[in-house]
Amino acid sequence: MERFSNISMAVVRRLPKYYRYLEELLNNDIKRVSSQELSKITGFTASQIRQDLNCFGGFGQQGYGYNAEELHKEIGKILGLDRLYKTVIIGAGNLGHAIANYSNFDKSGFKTMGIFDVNEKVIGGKLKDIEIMHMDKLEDFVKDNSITIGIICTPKAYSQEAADLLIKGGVEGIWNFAPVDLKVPDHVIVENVNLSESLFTVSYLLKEREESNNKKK
Amino acid sequence: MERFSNISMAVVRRLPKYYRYLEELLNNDIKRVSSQELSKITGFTASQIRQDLNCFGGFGQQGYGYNAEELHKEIGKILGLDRLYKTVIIGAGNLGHAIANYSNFDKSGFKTMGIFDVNEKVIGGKLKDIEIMHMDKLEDFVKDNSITIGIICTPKAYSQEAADLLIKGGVEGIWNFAPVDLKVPDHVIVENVNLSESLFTVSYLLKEREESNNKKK
DNA sequence: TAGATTGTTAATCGATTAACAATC
DNA sequence: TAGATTGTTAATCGATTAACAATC
Repeated sequence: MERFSNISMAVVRRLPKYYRYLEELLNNDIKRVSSQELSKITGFTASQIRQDLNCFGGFGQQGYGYNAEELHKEIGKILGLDRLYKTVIIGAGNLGHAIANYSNFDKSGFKTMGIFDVNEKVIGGKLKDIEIMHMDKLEDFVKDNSITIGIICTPKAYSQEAADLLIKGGVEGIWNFAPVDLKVPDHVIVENVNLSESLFTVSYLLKEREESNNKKK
Repeated sequence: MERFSNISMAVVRRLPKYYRYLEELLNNDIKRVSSQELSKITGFTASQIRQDLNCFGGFGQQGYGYNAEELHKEIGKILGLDRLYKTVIIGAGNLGHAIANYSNFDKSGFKTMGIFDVNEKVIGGKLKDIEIMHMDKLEDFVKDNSITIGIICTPKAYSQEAADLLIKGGVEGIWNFAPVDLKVPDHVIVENVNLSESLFTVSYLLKEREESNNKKK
């Protein structure tokens, strides 16, 4: 995946966190926040927070701090959350269901337009008013409905095929839950969520902790 | 979360990837692999791969490379995959179902012993031979069955409560899918999977790409 | 004006890459 | 032995932290 700016991914991955913390502040009717206060909440250093934000512009005011509402809105814009993204889900299993039912994505502008599977038993059914179609129809559906993001929730074996169809249909981004490194052209954005890798980190840390405890004895 | 060794998290998060790539090599009957070949497959530099592996010991042989099977096994041990982990899932919604049904975790030594919810409609039912119980019983169940990992698949609002019960019951690690920073004692390991943060990265990158394209015109 | 806090430059720290001697 | 490739040290690069002048 090619990158198009010199903002580091480390910064990019902190942006959704800032966004979430600011939302929380707004929910608690807090209007104003300094980098120092944000530091306490987020665990990042105040210095880092100011550096991060200044990658995108000077959103604060000396002597005052940041206006929580304004900063929240600005970060939303930076994250591209001021737009609508049409998505399709491939794989109508439990994970596909979970994603389709997660209403927070809708709220943030991600709209599921279709769900695809190869299992004849589920095809023709509906999931939250969204039709489940055969994977044969994926490419045309993506084309006809200007889908921008494909969400791959298939088993490993179908994931590359799904990606190929999505790309032929013209999606710009893929959110991939299959434990596979998809082969995609340079201009297509892929974000992987690899649950095994995440779980294995837990077992690693448990083992590390245990070993360290043993040494102390 | 306290750390117990000086291995950096950057290294730790690459280990599951090495493990997965080696598995693939083994499936293709490849017995031997050099850091250079691994570099081609993984996208990491050969130098980085050798550095990473040497954090844990010298698994290779000069002039030969690494024995794929042995290295796979060793990394498995490092990740703590040579053990059995008893887990519980809290939240029997779609995501809980997806996790419970994901057979790969079983294969890696993670065994779901119980599922918990507050919805009377699902309590008493079974999911893949695993009983769905009321969250009231969570703490005792964790204690009585020596559960080591709790998997939180509840809505945001229940996640801290679930974490508290798990910790009172004595779990050592929490795999958290709720978009919340759980408050836990220092010795408890928490691994967050925040789907919104992941999805927002996609929209960020789409927007970044578009802006860069606009500039070129 | 005085106090507070940003925006930004400089210093530090840590992670990645390069290089090469050791050795199979 | 000659060739290949590791293990490991040194050099580089990038990200984080510290410091402080600018300014509200």
